[in-house]
Amino acid sequence: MPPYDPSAFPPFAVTVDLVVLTVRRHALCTLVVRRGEAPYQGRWALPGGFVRAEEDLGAAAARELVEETGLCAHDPAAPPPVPSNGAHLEQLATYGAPDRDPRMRVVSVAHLALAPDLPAPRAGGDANSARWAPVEELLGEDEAAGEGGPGALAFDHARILADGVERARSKIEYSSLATAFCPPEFTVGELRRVYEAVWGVSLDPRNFHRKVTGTPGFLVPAGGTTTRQGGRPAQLFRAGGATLLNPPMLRPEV
Amino acid sequence: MPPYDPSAFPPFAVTVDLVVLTVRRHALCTLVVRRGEAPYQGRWALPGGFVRAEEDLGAAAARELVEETGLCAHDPAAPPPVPSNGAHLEQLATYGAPDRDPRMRVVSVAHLALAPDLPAPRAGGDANSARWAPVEELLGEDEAAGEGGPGALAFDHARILADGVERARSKIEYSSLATAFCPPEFTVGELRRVYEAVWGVSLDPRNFHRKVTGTPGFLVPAGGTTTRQGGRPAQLFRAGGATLLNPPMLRPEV
DNA sequence: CCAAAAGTGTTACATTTACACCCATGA
DNA sequence: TCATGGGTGTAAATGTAACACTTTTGG
Repeated sequence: MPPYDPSAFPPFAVTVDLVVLTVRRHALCTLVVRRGEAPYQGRWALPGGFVRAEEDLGAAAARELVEETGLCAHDPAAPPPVPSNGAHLEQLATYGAPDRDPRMRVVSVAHLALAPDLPAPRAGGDANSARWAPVEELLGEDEAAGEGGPGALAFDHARILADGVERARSKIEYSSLATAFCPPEFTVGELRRVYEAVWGVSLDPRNFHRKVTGTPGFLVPAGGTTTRQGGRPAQLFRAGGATLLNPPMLRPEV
Repeated sequence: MPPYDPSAFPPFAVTVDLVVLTVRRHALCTLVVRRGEAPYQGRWALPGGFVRAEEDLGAAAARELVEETGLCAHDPAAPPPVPSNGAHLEQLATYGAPDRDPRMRVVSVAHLALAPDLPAPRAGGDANSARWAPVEELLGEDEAAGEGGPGALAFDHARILADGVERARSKIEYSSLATAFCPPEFTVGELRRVYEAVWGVSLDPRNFHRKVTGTPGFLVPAGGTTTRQGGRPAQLFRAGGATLLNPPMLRPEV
């Protein structure tokens, strides 16, 4: 171990980048902003920014989230029965390859946010500089999304996004996080459509209903019903206190 | 988003800290080193050090692992059928509270390493400055292990260790990572004792045997047998190519 | 022979899956 | 009335938990 000499450490810049996921029109989407300057000028990138000198990492991520979306971060350590009008926010991973930013050595602590479907994004009031993009469009194996294609994300953001999507896909299996994609009150069918969009599969509505209503603490009845999806009125639920699902939801085989 | 001005970013030091776990004498243990200087002089801490100016985060963690234990890191992206005479190494999480180091702003990218039982640790040749400590002793709810007790770890390392242990406990459920705690060839009973030590439970040897040998790709027969655990000779196995277990191993209820 | 650990068989029980069927609304 | 989504019942297949029982070594 090298001697711990505070005056001789290599200097780094530390940023937070955000993978903000939501479900829009049956598709998993993420928030991207257009870069106004070099490098990667004009390309789409994940929102993010510098961590301030006296700011905690999670606080920096929450601040960026408010600035980009107006969403309040919902502290995972907060009392469970909060109706959560904010988003779920958690640390994802840290990316620090020496050449990931050509200007200087930048270490980015990526965070993952899960939010219900929102009104149009507002990036400092500029409508054309931020959008919800389907992740399939950004990560698909096709033409523009690949490493250097014109539709590709800036920096190593495609990798960060892929890691965030994979994290969301696996966490909704064994936790109640899928409710973070829903409004405060939602139906079983709406929750099922979240699973279907995030996993890219279709699930049997009957078995899904039995499973989620039978898992203790997952859902609590909100009292009313709605017909906003058409058909027979559906009961409204809120997220219950449980965070870990046992048994887990099972993602269908390949 | 603040303007991206490379000349005006707050300066950070970036370090890597290691949670190195192994199973020794039926107990989950972690490598700790004694601090020679202030702050926390004389206290035990997780091994770690600065990331160098042109070094990737994973490379820094692998370098520290070699320096502290002599273990080679086994790249998770390497070809699967490698007999793995090294350790498993993965990024754990990043810790950057503004006051976590009183001397300056330090962001630490913690990594988790899983290793088979090793000979005695060698910290730069000094025998008294590094040891394998049972995690229960470092994290137990009892006297010395608490926040400021004399046996407590330096900095926020107790939290980092707790996060690493929790990660290991959950990952062996649905992945074949438990084999990273075993030597290249091992018996089903030895693997079971790994699960028992990491989870702190006891498992039915008969059902465990059926389960692991029946999960495709988890174990492949190595050809020989051994009686090193006493009793009837047991078949030797190597880790198979599978990394995700389906169905997962089930951790017994509370 | 005995203790210890490895391994197989069997049964009761729980969970998952697939699908038949009925319910309550809006158009 | 019909289409649409919501919700319940049921039986086959699959997986788990508990434990009786046999095998093969060392002492």
